[in-house]
Amino acid sequence: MFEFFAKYLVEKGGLTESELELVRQVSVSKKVRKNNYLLEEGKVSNFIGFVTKGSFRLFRKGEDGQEYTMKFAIENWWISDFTSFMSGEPGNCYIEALENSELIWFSRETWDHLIATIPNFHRMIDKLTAKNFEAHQNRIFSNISEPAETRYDNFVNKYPTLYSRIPLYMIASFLGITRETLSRVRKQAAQRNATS
Amino acid sequence: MFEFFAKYLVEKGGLTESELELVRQVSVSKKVRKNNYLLEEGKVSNFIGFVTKGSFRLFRKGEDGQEYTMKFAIENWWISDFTSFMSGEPGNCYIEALENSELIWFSRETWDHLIATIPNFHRMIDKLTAKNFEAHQNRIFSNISEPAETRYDNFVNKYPTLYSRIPLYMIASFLGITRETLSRVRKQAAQRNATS
DNA sequence: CGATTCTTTGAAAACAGTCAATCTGTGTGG
DNA sequence: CCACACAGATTGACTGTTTTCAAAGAATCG
Repeated sequence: MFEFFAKYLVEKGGLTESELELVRQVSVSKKVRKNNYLLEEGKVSNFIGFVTKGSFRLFRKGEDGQEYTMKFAIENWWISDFTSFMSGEPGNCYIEALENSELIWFSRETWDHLIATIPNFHRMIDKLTAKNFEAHQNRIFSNISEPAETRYDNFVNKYPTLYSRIPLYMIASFLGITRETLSRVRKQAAQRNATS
Repeated sequence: MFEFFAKYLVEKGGLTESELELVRQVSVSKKVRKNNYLLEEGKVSNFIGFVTKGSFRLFRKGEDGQEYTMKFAIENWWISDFTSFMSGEPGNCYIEALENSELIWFSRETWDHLIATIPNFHRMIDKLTAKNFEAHQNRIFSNISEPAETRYDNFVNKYPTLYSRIPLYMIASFLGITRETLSRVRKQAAQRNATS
């Protein structure tokens, strides 16, 4: 499992062998079975995870009691309630395993230590943070400027792997529409593709 | 103008007198007249500004040619196309002064220098970044989980000062609805308040 | 196979968007 | 100081989209 992560660290962060060794020493492997929770509402997110197998979703419950998916994570993605992680305060997010999954788990202390001692790691995370910021901006822009159908098309194009592994109703809530609407949007899109 | 900013730096960042002096030395005051642009699409956002007077909006143009407000900024707020600032790539945002405004202007080089040399400044920005992340999450959640009316109510409650200084049609695009819909939503809200 | 979960469909109601017209307030020039 | 122009806000009628609720079909898992 660590080798998978090591490859990522070399490619994305340019970590050296000795730096990898430092990371390895503090890496903790963790398995989470399908439908189990890595985090629940009201708890402090005291960790950051790197997904090596399977998939997760991060969601919040709305006023209406519905679950609204904020984020998905599959292999090579990081997962945490970053808001709670950064503030140290209890969060309002759930993190649920959508498949039998595995991740590499870092406690807050370990994480801070890695950031502080491995400049390449620090740089890599800063780059990811910037990408993340950009993704948030784009998602907000998408939400306020694009109709449901366009949002769906973009989602499929952007995350083709995700799309085939995740229940549609979760994608619907991610996009801000109901499962029924997504179903109809998909039907229309299929018809358009068939006739063109 | 700088004194206004200095107060902020002391309150939010706990900067010392000597640290303030370092900031003062590299601070550049800038005036922007109403309806003028601080940044336009396709340009690199090579600065970060701290608003000391007036107001700005950051917006993008949609596929449909409409302007979609991503963010507002008034006194004590930071303004920049952070995505472009962090990547150094040309961005797709406009920053427009909504009133005759003034800001303290930092070039990328100056900014990096401040971050590198003033730990209190660095910490303050890290805290702001975390707050910002949280705000993004909340806005996304709001967009996908709340009806237009609730989004409007929350906006008014959250930014009472903003609300009274900014044209409604910009608030509408910020919320992801048309100006007409916002007008009707407001009418309904007013009627509810009148009868209760 | 049966049970559960997920997806689709239909019909009605609620909601939001478009277009065009009107209203309101503000500021400018005569 | 008035009249006018202009930007912003509202309204009405209409259209289109999305939600809701209920039911029926797939698909999946034990």
